[in-house]
Amino acid sequence: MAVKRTDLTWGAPQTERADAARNRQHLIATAREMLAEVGAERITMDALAERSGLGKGTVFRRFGTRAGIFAALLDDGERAFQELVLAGPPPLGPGAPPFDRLVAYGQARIRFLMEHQEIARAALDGRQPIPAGAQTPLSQTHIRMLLGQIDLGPTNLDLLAVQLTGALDGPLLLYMQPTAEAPLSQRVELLLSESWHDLVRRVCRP
Amino acid sequence: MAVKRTDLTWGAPQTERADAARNRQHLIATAREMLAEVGAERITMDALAERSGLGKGTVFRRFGTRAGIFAALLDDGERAFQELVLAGPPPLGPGAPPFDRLVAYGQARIRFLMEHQEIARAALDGRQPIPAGAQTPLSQTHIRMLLGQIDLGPTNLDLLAVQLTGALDGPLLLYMQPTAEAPLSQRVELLLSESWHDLVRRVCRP
DNA sequence: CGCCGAAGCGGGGTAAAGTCCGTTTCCGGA
DNA sequence: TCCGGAAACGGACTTTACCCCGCTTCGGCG
Repeated sequence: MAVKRTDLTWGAPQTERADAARNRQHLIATAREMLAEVGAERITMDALAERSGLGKGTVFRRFGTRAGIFAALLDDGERAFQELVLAGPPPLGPGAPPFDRLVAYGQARIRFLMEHQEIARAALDGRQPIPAGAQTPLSQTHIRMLLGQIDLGPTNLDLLAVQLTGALDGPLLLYMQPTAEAPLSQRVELLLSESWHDLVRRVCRP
Repeated sequence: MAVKRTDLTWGAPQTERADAARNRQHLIATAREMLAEVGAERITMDALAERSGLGKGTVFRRFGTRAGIFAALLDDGERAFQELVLAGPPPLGPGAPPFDRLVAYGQARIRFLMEHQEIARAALDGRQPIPAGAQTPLSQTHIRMLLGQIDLGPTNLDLLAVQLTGALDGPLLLYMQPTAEAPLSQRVELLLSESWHDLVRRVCRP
């Protein structure tokens, strides 16, 4: 009904008309500006449309929903991250033992989520159709792949990967949100990273 | 700004005027009816107010936000669950070894989340102020407590509890949502339960 | 180069969330 | 029992996400 595109991620599809692509870029850029100026909370679709000199309809066509904008923003920022994971230097990139890569991946993802927490949370959409950002596929499949390279005995690796992804995302997406009193310090990042290391060590030891 | 009450959970506060309490009950009951009839997706605040014969202002004062209603519904349903956990028969309730209780708790929570997934997801609110349901405190503190009774060596048990909670909630709240094609079968529950067992075994073994 | 169908655009329209404030109800104390 | 102020109520009002559909623009093709 509401969804016309079958495109899984509301990111850029295969072929997009030149004007459409231009507008998408422009909208993302404008959204970034507004994000810096007033915060995710106060970005309205009308304001975004007006500020970028486009029609409201255009905004919705490009991103489908308010959360979609933030998903796009996240996706955009994630491209660099993904690059590092797939082709960067070890231990995050290929070349290191899978266990070390797993630890490094989690720590990198925690950092990424902390840096983009505002966007990531805004990309969350309790309503039905769209998963919590284009992010998850990467996390899950990557973790899944690394698990496959570690000898874990008989285990459902797919589900283990999902659970570990939850252990990574849950804290920052669901449970810990910054408030005026407790603004999610760097210390939290450090603690979460250590804890992830510990968790993975426990899960993977023979 | 928007929040006047400092009350952590948007559930019933310590002392509530008789009419207020009555209305809360009535609203929750009405919400349950509508839930059964049209599904969470289609419950609107206006309709809820009208159907229960109350003003819209009342609905918002009681629950703060649309998501708040579902949080209240969840909270309500969780009371029985909590009872089982705190005082029911082992291994879920007290009396069994902590490891077994941990396994049982996770499996019970998975079942609970599957049964209430629609509500739980609707209680999710990407916007700032309120955490993802009054649920989490229970999970986290309970898991935390059980971990404390297991000898795990030097570890940050608080964070481990948060991560395990994420491993429990993440799959059902963030990643797996029922669609028309794949309606989240009982099989999923079974697999998740097994996987949880496996995860906990890995985490807790010496 | 000009045609034409598809894709994209714009902005007014709708419905639902959330706010405000004057009025009403509760209830502890005198 | 009656009073006063705090709490709760209601519903009109405002804001915002999201839809619709006539019009414009793009870009492949003859």
